[in-house]
Amino acid sequence: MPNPEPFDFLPHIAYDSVVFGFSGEKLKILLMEYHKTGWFALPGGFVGINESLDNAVQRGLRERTGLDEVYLEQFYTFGSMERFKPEVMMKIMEPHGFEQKDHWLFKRFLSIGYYALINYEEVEPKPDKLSDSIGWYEVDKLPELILDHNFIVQKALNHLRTHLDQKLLSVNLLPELFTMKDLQQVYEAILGEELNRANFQRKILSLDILERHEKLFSGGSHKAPYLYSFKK
Amino acid sequence: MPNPEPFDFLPHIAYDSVVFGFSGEKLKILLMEYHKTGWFALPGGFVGINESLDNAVQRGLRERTGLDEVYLEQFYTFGSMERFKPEVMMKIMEPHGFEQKDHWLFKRFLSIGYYALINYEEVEPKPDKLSDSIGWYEVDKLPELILDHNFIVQKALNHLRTHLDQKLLSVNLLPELFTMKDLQQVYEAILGEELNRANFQRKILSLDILERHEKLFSGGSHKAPYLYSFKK
DNA sequence: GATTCATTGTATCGCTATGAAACAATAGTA
DNA sequence: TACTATTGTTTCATAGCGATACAATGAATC
Repeated sequence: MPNPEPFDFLPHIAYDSVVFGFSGEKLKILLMEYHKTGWFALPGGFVGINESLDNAVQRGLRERTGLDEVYLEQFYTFGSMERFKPEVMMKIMEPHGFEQKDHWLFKRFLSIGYYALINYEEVEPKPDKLSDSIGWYEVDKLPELILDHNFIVQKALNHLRTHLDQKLLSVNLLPELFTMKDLQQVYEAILGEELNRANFQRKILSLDILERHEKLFSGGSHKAPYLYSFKK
Repeated sequence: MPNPEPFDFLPHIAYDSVVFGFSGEKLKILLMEYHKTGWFALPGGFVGINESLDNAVQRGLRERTGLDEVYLEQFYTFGSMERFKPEVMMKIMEPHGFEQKDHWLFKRFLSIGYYALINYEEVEPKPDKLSDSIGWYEVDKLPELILDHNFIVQKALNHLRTHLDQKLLSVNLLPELFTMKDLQQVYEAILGEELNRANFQRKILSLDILERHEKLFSGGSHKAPYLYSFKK
């Protein structure tokens, strides 16, 4: 494979995206694996020379998940020298025929970190040209990632946790209709702690952001919960 | 003046710093003025090719204020296409003999925003090579700035306000010893609103972060306030 | 030295928010 | 019909916070 149009992208600039998904119980993120090396990495990409930064991240996400207009938030830009490890990139690119040691991909990069919140069930992730597989991994059981990607995930989680109340982002992690228990589980998965059921319900309802719909009869031998949706 | 070693810096990458200072009453920021154009801009700079991002900003700040180890926080990276206005940069550089239209300075840039909190009295700002003067301007009476710099300031202020309680940054805006009233004025200037004196004192003291020292006899005909410092 | 004044330190009152627990309702099962 | 698991709501005690009042105190004034 020849060089992928090197001068179509801004040199030295990359983004890494931490894609959070919720599986009903656990909070997970998308990771790509390079089989030849056994290495894991965050899905990332580059910024077109005439493309806005936000747009580049949206595009990369659309290509990998098929999802459009997902909730995206920039949280930090990583620019230390420790993250410059050309041998790692060279090892990854080796099977794809990148031999030149001075290739633009092996230069130093700043990386802008974004995170996304998406509905686990609506997504069929697809590996990109360089990675051999892509999949969901629980945030508290992540494998070792290349470069500073473990650190990036931690920073994303931190940002998400400290801004959770302000944004009520959970919108994107759940289907259109959900129960109060579903919503509480999202909060618990993100915050990493258990919440009191009664107080959670009181708090959320007092915010006046939910619409209550018909009940959900699950077949279980107990009171049926209401279904909710977010007000628009 | 010839090109300032173009390849010593990462292309397409800049930083802009919002330097907050407190004058005893008002919150101010540092602005640079290009006399030939009458334009104002945030002090910014570029990242050395072998230099960490944080280091580049520290360096720029040291060169302009003489201060070292100030509180610095990264708050956002600006990457829209609207901020790409080569004619503005060309106009600024014109008096310094940059004629080539394809010069690296006139390309598109991403800019990483940082803010700093410094003690107004310990600083003697100095203009850099390109700007003709540098000075303090009240945040609520800023002139029009080039590009998206007014927006950058707003975003910095927002970040500072929403994280003020977590960080207790005020440490850097005040001298070693200060009164409770001094501290309250810093908070009021940053938040842009008046605070209740009694409640502010109760809240701050309950945080257990201050050390109380001897009283300050100012000569005024009233009860003398205690002096405080931040615990270390 | 008593009086006055401006400012500071602290206490009080009422309301709201919140954590913990109890109580009530209900869909299915035995 | 009784029982069970889960959900919706209420209650109670406490913490936090805004608003206000009160007490203490340097210095100036008479």
